[in-house]
Amino acid sequence: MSRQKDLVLDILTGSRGHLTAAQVFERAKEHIPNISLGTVYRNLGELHGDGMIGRFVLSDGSSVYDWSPDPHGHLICPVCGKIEDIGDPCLMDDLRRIAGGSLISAEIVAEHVCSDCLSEVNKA
Amino acid sequence: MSRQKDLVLDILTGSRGHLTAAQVFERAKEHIPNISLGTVYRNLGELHGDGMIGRFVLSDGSSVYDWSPDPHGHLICPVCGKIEDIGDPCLMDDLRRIAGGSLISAEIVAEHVCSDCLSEVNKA
DNA sequence: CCTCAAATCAGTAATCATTCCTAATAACTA
DNA sequence: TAGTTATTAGGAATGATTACTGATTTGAGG
Repeated sequence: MSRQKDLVLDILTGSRGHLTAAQVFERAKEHIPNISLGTVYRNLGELHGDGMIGRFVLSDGSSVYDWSPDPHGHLICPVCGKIEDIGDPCLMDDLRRIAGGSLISAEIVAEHVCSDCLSEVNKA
Repeated sequence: MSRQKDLVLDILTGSRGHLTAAQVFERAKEHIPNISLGTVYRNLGELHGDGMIGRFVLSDGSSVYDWSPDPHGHLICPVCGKIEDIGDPCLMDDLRRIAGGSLISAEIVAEHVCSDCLSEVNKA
């Protein structure tokens, strides 16, 4: 595990975050100023391939890397962009049942206005 | 509704298919040889915005357009590429319940080896 | 400590899906 | 029919991601 790969992993797991490659790149530059975006992509891809981090795709086609490799759904607020995990396991359980038990990957991504943004609207 | 937009819609609904923009473009050229890819994209986007067709994103980031606008999950076979609809409504019902009833969009995409490809493997 | 081979890197060029732009065409309205 | 508006074809631009290349780092064996 190189210094760069270790840093990329730390940025994700240390923040328990959901970050795009560009966001990981920005934070990584604070520690290794001349790290390259290609290195961030390669290491994120390897970490995901090794099952150490999660990954899902937004409706605009860009990827988000997830500190947790355990499959779970995500709720995204289109107003503020916040990403919340879906802790309830019933979705993944049902998906496994429907697929016949042999899931290779599973992505559940839903948009809904989060409670914070909803109360902002109701104030007005 | 222009001739081009009507054709794009017919290609999707007539085949009850799950097609990428490039696949729609290929089929569209059989009827309007000089139709442009940009036109296909624009009309697919408008049809989706108007709620006439569905749309979801593959793990490689490319979009698939769905003849059915009703939200439902999809199972994709990584061997043959076949895309199957998930008819069981419990996934979407649970998702709505978890999100608090106000879903703006929902994508459920899972990979699993389909029964056809599985029996191919078992033969060998 | 030194050497060499393998892994990894930084930087950049290339790719690919998608969007944007513009001048031309088609469709509608009065 | 004339004028106005919507839509098109074609190509250029964009943005995320991947591929390539020569340089740098690393780590095992001597």
